[in-house]
Amino acid sequence: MSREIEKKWQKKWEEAKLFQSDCDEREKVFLTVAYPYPSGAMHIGHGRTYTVPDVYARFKRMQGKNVLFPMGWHVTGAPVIGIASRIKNKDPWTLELYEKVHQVNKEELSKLEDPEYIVKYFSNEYHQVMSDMGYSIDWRREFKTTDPSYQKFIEWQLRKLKEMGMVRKGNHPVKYCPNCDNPVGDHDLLDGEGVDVNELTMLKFEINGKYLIPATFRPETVYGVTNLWLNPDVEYIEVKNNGESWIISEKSFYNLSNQIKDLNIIGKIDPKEFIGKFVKNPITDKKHPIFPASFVDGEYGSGSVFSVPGHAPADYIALQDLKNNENLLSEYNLKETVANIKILNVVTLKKYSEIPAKDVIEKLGIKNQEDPKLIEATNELYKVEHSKGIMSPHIPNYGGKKVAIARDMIKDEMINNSLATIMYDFAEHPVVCRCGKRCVVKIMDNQWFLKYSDETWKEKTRECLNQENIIPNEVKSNFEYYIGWLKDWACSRRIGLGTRLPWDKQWLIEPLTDSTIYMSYYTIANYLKNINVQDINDAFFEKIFFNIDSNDLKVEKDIISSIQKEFSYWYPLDWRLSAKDLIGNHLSFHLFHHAAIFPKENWPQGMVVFGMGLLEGNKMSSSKGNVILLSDAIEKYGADVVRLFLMASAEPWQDFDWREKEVIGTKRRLDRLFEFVNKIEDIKGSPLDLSNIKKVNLSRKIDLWMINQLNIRIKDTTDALEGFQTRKALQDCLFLLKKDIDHYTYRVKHLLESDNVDNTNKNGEGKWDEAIVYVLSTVFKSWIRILAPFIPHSAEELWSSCGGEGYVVEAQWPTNIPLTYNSSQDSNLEEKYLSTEIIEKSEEIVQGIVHDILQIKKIIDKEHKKIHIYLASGWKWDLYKIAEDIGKPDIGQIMGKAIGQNIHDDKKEIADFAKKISREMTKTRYIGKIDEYEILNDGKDFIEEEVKTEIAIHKDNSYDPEDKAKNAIPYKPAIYME
RNA sequence: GCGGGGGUGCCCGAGCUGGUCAAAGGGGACAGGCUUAGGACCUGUUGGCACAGGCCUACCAGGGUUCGAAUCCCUGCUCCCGCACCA
Repeated sequence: MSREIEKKWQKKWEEAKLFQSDCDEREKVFLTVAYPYPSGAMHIGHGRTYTVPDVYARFKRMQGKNVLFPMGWHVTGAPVIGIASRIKNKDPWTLELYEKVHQVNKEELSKLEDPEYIVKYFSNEYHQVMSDMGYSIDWRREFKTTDPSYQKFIEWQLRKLKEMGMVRKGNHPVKYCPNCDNPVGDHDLLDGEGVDVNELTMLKFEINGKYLIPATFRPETVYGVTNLWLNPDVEYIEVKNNGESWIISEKSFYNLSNQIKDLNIIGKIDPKEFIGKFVKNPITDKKHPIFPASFVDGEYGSGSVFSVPGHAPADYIALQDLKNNENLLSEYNLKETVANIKILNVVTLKKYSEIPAKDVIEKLGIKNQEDPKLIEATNELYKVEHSKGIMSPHIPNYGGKKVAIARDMIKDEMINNSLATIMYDFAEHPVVCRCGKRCVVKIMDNQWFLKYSDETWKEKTRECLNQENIIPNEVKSNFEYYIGWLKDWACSRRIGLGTRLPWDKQWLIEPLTDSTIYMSYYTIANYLKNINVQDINDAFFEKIFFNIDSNDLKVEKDIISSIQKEFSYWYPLDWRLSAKDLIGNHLSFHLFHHAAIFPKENWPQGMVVFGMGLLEGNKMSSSKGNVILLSDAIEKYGADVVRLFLMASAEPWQDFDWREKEVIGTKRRLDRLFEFVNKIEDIKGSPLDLSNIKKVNLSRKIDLWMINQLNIRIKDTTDALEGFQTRKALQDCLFLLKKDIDHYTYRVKHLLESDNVDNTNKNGEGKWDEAIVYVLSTVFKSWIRILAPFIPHSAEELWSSCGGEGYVVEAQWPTNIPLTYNSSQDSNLEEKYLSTEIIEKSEEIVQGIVHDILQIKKIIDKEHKKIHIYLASGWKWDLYKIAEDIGKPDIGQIMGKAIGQNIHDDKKEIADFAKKISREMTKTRYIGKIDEYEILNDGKDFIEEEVKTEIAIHKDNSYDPEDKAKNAIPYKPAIYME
């Protein structure tokens, strides 16, 4: 298969407009995949994502369905803004990424300084590669999310949600770079990728009308404070907030000033002057001394720490250090104060003492506050106290409550009484922006939120989920979890490409929010291209989607009605395909918004979730350069090989692994398909003509077997594809069917080779056995169609070269081929031989006999002049039936019944055989009595050929010199080798 | 931490509504065939022991249910993934 041939068919399909779908009388199938965000070149991971729906679309078309498979470009969002500016700034890492990995040539590279150009460039690239892959997309409906009419659609949607009360205003903390003056995502970071933002409570400890405001994860430990820590080597400042004076570290101001408005620096503070003084506990009013500590990080929180030595290992060990540090004690004159410190208990914990911090310190053998194991100790105690701790009984109001509950109650109480405030900080430092400056946590105010926390909305969304097919079913519980967990979603952004919030133009609509119900947009996108944007208004969408009339409608009536018709034909969406990692956001949002906006009858019907891609066992990643571009793969192997590999190596929801070696193997397998045609033509002695296969009545069991296998494979493949199991489908229709064909040709080889076959039939046409030609041609005709969704170009080429009618793309999906049996003896017997079970069992018996004989031959190394085969006598069948009815290998019960029914005279023989059958029955499937004599006679030529010895099949034991006949079991005749 | 999903033969990976499972398919390895001995292709072998079509040991570990478990239940160990303002 050359690329030229693939291109030839792509051109023909396009010219014939095969994939342009409009509403008609047929049943429809509408499926969409998440549209790509084109900020880089398409790699093989994307290839899998988009090939799955294409295969399914092609499969459904062949089943006679009207299939809509559209594509668009999600160009809204912030990443390209950063990329563009990095290219403009000649950032070497970015330049290399785009030049080497995304293979943008030098000339184009400089143009990528413009974010709009980036998405334009790569959406063109995507379009081209998708065409090269042969995707059956209706390109008339292609759009970008920045198209004016799409923006109208988004504005309408947001206004509608706002009217429904699903939008609110609020504040939100984000990772932020003060230098770039922008929020930053993980991909914008030089350092600190994946670092969490934590919420801390800052407690106000009063001292001389000013406040030290140590921040903590554990506000409930305020009851166990013994002292405060300041680091004498850190620089502190005084700041004013709402008339209050706070003392914080200079470094923490950088972060805090982004969270708390009107934070003004008053001046520097010398921490040494505070050491030894006393502060007032905001909740207990106790006085606590301030001590020096080196472990206090000026960059974290507000640069001071309150000490709870009973429950914080760091505090405990710092206190010990201080006690032993004569220099410090005398420098600040603290000896007496320190000696008077009494460690307090706050939380009761089973298996721990009154002072859990001490237990942990001793367990881990921590020596001083510089010990790196201190972090481990802190984490361990933090976890245990949070999950298992109970507030000790002496704590007022909260004693006996679980720590996890009391913590929030205490925090809220203090905040409500202005004794504390919330701040955010990174879990780890530093977090560095790509520009080189440190990031902070900034509180974005006047943000807009979608109220996913709304219980009524959640409930409706669950209802929407429950009426859907989810593939694979296991991820359904994931959806349930996420729907429950989702909080309000900040849906507005400062930067990026996108649509502005219609009622607050300073904000852009966030890209996950503008892609929730766009599937509906596809159904009408082709019409909107011919409508004046000014005429597209809310009234228009309300009319199209809900048939609500309005005076504001500006579009002509008949145009409206044809658009309406198109929408109501295609909607609801039958399948939504997307990646696994989007379950928690995009796919859930998709459910939320459909549930809110559309009536039940237009709720989506199904979702398929994709796994990830690996490259030779490693995670694929463009930014790390570990990818193969799809265009390169097509160039090297051809689109069909790439498609076939991607579909065969894993089910869509599993991770697939692109292994060069196996890709090459796939290519070879495809080549063999072409060779198969030559083989048939060779046997036939003339070119294959699929439109004109000569029907032949079959009389050999093996011919029936082959057709029967074909039917099984067709059914299994069809069932697998209905459930998007592309891998299983290919196992059945490519690998296993190939094996069947190999088996068949092997099985009939004596009919093709031997001289006693008449090379010409009575009409003088055809070279060999007509039945074989019929069987192989029939198999091939189905085979090529069933493979067409996977390897459309090759299938088309073979189809046309073998006389197939029209395009194979449009051919009918193969279905069951009825079996007819041409029995020479008795036409009434027909039915008896045509069940799948009997056909399969017949072949099993023949193969079993050959196998057993060969095995025996191997064991006893001597010449045989004849092999005798004895069949199980009637009473054995009766006994087998009895055993089967009983259903388990209960020898006593089997014998009892057998003797009761008097099936055989010799009771000892019954006993022996009952033992045998009870073992055998667990290994063999019972399908009723069959005519073994006929079956073996039919396969006699083959058996003799295989074992290279004459055989005799006996109906009775009149000739049985070594008394072997008694070994015969139903489905397993006895063998005597003479 | 919360939530989800796994652990199968040299490797990947099916099976997992209990018996037809020494376990599909692919890759690798080994042997043989073919051969312009280079690739490709074809056949066979790839847990152990037997040597009249058989037996034993096996599907993370341990326990249980059952006539019977890779498959069902419990316990332990262990691995992977998602946890947001980002597509």
